[in-house]
Amino acid sequence: MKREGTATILHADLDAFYASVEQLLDPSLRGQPIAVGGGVVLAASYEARRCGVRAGMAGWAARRLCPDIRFVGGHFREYQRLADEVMQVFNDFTPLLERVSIDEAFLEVAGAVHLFGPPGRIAAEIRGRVRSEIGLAVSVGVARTKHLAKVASRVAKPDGVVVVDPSREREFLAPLPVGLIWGVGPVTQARLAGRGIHTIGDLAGVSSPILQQMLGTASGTKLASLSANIDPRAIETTRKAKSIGAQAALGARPATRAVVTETIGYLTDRVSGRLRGARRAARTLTVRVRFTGLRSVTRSMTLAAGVSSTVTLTEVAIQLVFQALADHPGERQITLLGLSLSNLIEEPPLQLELPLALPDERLRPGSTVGSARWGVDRSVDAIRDKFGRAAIGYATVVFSGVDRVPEEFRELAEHAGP
DNA sequence: TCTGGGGTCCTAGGACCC
DNA sequence: TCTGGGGTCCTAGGACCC
Repeated sequence: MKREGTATILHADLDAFYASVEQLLDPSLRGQPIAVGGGVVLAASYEARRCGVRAGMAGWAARRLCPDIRFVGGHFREYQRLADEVMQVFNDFTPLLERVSIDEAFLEVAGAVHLFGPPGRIAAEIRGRVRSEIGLAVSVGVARTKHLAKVASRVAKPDGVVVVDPSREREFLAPLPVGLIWGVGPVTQARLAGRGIHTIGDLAGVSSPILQQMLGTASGTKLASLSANIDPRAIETTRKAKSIGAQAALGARPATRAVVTETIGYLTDRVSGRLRGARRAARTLTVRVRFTGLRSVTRSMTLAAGVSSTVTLTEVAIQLVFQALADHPGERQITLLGLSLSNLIEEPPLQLELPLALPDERLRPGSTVGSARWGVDRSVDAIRDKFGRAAIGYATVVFSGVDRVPEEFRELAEHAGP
């Protein structure tokens, strides 16, 4: 069956990125099973993966599987630098580049074929340049849609290229496990397996209504259209963040006012700086409190106006945490606090010229700059309406010592997303 | 001996409005 | 005098991705 369109979308994905960079920087690590991280495996080399080590695994579990494994401290700034260089190489072939994370991107090369040849040749060219100029392996999938290109690059790993001819999409997909589909994780996979669906070919035999019934409307519809190779997503060269957040794992600490105040102060300080830096304000705050045993709850609140003031955000967040704690009186210890800002709006034009992002604002708790007071006061009113007048106090924005995560990693994670 | 940090998207129930 | 339907927004939780 002939399909419309040609395969001009590339998905390029660096192989075992963090681990490969470590091996690039220190030749004695090459060919060795290594992991980046400590308590948790952030990335594992292919040698370590052969023993079953996977990203996200606890450090002790990785050592049990692979006694020879070496844990290396991450050179996070190097990851960022090298990944940026790789993206520059991509950019030499097309400006239609969508960076999905630190180490992968989609490229639309339809307009590049007259300069560089067919997409398969461009893929080879890109791989060659990244290998010779930067020293890293990148796998590339080439297909008619983003979804297919992404599946193809996974099949191409490690260090390979796979081109999916538009006339042979079905036969390419049919034998592959459903887990290769973007968005199908362990839970969905298990649910499908319960109905005897293991491969994408199996999926193609199931009707959309049945899938919707099994997985919910959105997932069901999506899977049905993907297995029919319909994927309307275009390359998006710019994307605006829909939320901004931060979290801090605490080990296990008592759920006291001091711990909450200190941690939230630290988190808001980070997050609101980024918020103002992006010239945005947030209407919705969500806090996450995790207790021992990985039980976690969230509490959120939507304000009448967007807020970007550190002090206001801190006050609201602290109230929300205490609300969560009050709802769970049995929990004596907290292991993580998180803060996320969403419902992001552009800062009103009126405020753009005001020095909202200056450190001054943070250094003067309770004071606001010019007409920014307008937004802040309204929000404070909303809180007082909800929690009473006494709800609002001052927080100290000092975070003492419990932050075990390197600052560079946080910065990296902040930049890693779309 | 249960493990990091940053995100996106979806679902379900309830409040509220017309 | 207590009954319909539709839409939007908010809240809490969860799956998933890198």
